[in-house]
Amino acid sequence: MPKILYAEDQERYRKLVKVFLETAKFDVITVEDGEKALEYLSHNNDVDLILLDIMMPNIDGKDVCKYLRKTSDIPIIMLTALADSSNEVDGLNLGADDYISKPFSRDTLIARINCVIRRCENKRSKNYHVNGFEFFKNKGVLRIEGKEISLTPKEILLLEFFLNNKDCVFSRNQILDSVWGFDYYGNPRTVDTHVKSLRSRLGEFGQRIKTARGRGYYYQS
Amino acid sequence: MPKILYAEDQERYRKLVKVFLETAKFDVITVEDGEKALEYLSHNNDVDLILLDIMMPNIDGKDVCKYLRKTSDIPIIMLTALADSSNEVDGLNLGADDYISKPFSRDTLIARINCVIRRCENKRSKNYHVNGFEFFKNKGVLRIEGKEISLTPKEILLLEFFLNNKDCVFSRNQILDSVWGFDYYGNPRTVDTHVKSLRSRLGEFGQRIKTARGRGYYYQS
DNA sequence: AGTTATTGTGAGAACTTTGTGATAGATTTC
DNA sequence: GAAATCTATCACAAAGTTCTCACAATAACT
Repeated sequence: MPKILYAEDQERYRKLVKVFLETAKFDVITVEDGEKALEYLSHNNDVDLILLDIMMPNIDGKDVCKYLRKTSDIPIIMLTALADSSNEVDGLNLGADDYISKPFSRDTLIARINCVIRRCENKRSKNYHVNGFEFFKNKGVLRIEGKEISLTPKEILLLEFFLNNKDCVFSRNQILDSVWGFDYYGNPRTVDTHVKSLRSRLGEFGQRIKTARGRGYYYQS
Repeated sequence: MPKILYAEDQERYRKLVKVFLETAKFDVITVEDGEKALEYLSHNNDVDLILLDIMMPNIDGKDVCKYLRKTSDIPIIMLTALADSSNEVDGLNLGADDYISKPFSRDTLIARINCVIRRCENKRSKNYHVNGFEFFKNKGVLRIEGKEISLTPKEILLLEFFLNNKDCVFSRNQILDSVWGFDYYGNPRTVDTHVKSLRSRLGEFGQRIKTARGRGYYYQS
């Protein structure tokens, strides 16, 4: 029975949603703010999904999400009142897996929870065994000839991008869009720097990241 | 000017988005449901991207997407209201290239459209299997007898030009117009130099690029 | 064969693009 | 809140590309 942690300050919602979810065969723990949610999680490692209201006293949903994402890729769904739906993009950029606006129906809620759980099963612990080395995406660690090398966050994203798009040339701007986000407007040459550091982390495999002069970079499989 | 087909039943959105996109130098055709979208596409082959609202009368966005994907890889972006219980993953599993939830900002929309268009250009770029060799256009690489030879940007363009126009003689100026661009005013003999280097890259296949004395060059298939 | 027009070719200057180390500012960690 | 780490940008070095020119080679024509 999947276990869901639900953080919500309004008692009415807490009770209602708990019933909704229990009828759908979920195990539900409710807490009334973000602080309590984090406290619960620090002692318990068996939660399958977190439902986070955005507006809460003490620590709000956004901060909980941001904080959790530093160390975990546990599925998170954010809940918000329609009035602050302008925050949607923010919420997703925080790393939430889905976003539901209040009020929602029982069926919507359950369908989306199931969907996120299914999706995250695949996403979690996605590791790469490439020709000569291993890349543990979640840990952000490379294993090359038995040695473990840890990568910085940007290096992780960039390597993942290359490995998901092998043999395909991408311009610096395309890479910025995909890795940094489409709303990032920085110097395209920043990509060069990160390619450089990634190459050096990869050691002899650094050569796999090819330069397509005048057009961009690609990973050669 | 890229052409976008926008299917949306709500008139308010139709008008607003049309204006958004036109200010960003897109050519926009709006239709009010999925059926009309398919009808339009059956007569027109010049659409660069399709924006599909999910909820529409007659044929909805999901079905349009599913139907189009059987025969085409034209870029598709799905739009949905947050309240829709239908969700992101379903949309993407249908084969859509991106997914934007309403309400969205003008900048978000345009950034993501540009991103999808660029990404798809890359995906759709073709490779060439010519009689004796292979040309991977996106990587700018030739494979001849198992050896990979990389080309310079101009060589890539020139070879692509020849392969797209086999057995057809072009003067130096026509080649300059097509490969270098209409606004390039340089010495036509520059073409000779590039033909020379392309021939040498092609090795034994260099002979396929023929000189039509007094008239120009052509690729013999 | 001699003359002329056209193309092939090698060298190199001018230019463009990429690699790299330093550095300052952000961010995270302790 | 200090220290460590990470990120973005810059400036300059290094590498690669493009274009032009001069001359050699070739073809066409008389």
